[in-house]
Amino acid sequence: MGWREVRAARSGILHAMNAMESNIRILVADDHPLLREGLSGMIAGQPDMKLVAEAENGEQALQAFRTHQPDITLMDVQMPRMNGIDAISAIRAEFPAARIIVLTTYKGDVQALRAIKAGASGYLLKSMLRKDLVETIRSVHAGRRRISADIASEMAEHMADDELTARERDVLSRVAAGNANKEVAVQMGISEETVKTHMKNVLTKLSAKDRTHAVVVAVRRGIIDI
Amino acid sequence: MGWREVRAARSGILHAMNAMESNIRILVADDHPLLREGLSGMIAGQPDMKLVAEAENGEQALQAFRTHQPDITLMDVQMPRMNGIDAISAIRAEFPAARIIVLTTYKGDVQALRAIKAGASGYLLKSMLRKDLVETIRSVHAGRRRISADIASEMAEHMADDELTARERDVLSRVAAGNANKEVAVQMGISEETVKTHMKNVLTKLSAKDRTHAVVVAVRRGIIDI
DNA sequence: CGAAAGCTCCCCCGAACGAGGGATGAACTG
DNA sequence: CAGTTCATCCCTCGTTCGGGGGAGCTTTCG
Repeated sequence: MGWREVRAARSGILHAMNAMESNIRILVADDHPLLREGLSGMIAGQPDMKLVAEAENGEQALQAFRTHQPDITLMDVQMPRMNGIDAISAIRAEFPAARIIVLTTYKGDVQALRAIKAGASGYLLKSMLRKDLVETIRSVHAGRRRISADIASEMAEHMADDELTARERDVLSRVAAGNANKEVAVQMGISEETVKTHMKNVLTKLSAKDRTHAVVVAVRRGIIDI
Repeated sequence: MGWREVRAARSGILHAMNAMESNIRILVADDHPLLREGLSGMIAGQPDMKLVAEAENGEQALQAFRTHQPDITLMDVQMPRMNGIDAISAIRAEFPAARIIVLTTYKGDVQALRAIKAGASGYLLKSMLRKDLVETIRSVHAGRRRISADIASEMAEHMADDELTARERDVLSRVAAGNANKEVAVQMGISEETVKTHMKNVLTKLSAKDRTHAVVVAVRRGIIDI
């Protein structure tokens, strides 16, 4: 079914720790079972942390948050049925105090910016070591924000850049699908001239040499999916 | 599957295994510590399997294979310092009987084909469930080949398609980087006409509508990296 | 209110692209 | 040996891109 109660029972240590008052209650939302397993194992190894629920998409994450109201939520950005960013926004809308750490494979800076804007308190790469992870969880739980160093520098690099507008992203996505400007125009019900204007803005904003390059840059930065 | 069932199955197999003493010795090669953690936990939960070594890149995987000669190797395709495909080739060159299962995030069919050609016995998506994974490990250990269903259908879809030649991939990569035909020509020391010929072939082979689309299709299929 | 940002549309024009053709030599393969 | 694939180069020609302008309109926000 949806999110499932975690088999915390397998760890004897956890039972002992249940008596302790300061458990960090954690929700993990990721569509990869293996990665959830890894996080689960990592959390099980920390006596002050407890995994209270898992979710495999954004909707489940929201539901699970309502049910369990965890102290910390580890959230993947790329998930089916409501992505991580939207899930963060939805959760923060209902629970403004929610502390959410974004977990991702790529260091697409736009994703990072969006996640932070949506209210994430931390942004980590999946390639991080266990030590960094538990440190970040404790840090965020203590009320601090934690952004990993390479993410921060990536973000700084593009801070000044304009983000693409919704319309520009729409155009670029259709271009990525192999549509000519004229075809995009018909699909969107606007004139070809307008499409060209949008593409001109996209090329400028992304510092791309041509439309192909623009698509590549946008995909790298997590602006569009292909 | 509920935890209680796992528990029951575990003790049952455990007894049997104690008598037979035939552990499946496993090597895990993946650059993500968290994923290794997940796999490690999964393997630890199977009484007939034992993790004998871990590697975080292709070179380490080869070294570890030489040292431990595992029954099964779980190998990620995308790793720094020698990728999974090359590692498979290298290992199979020394140990033709090696049974290797490829583990990947994407279902780029070309990656799958290359992995199979390099000598992999299985090709799995990281998004698979634990059950499928252990089943596949046992299956491959028993000498069968296992390719997950959606991978197989993806492969079948493009079986008839021509693969791109090395030259065509080179051209396409440079085009993806935002180079015009003329620039690619200079970089490769050939004429622009030749570049256009290569691109024409690429567009035909990938059934792409234009160069931008070709790059997107090639990335999706794992033909080029961006 | 007035400024700013976003979406829309229009012009010109040179460069780049892509669909047609065709051709040659090298290298591998049955 | 003939056949095939690959890489290279050449031609034409219509279409598409993309850079350079300008401009009207609505919405948002201080």
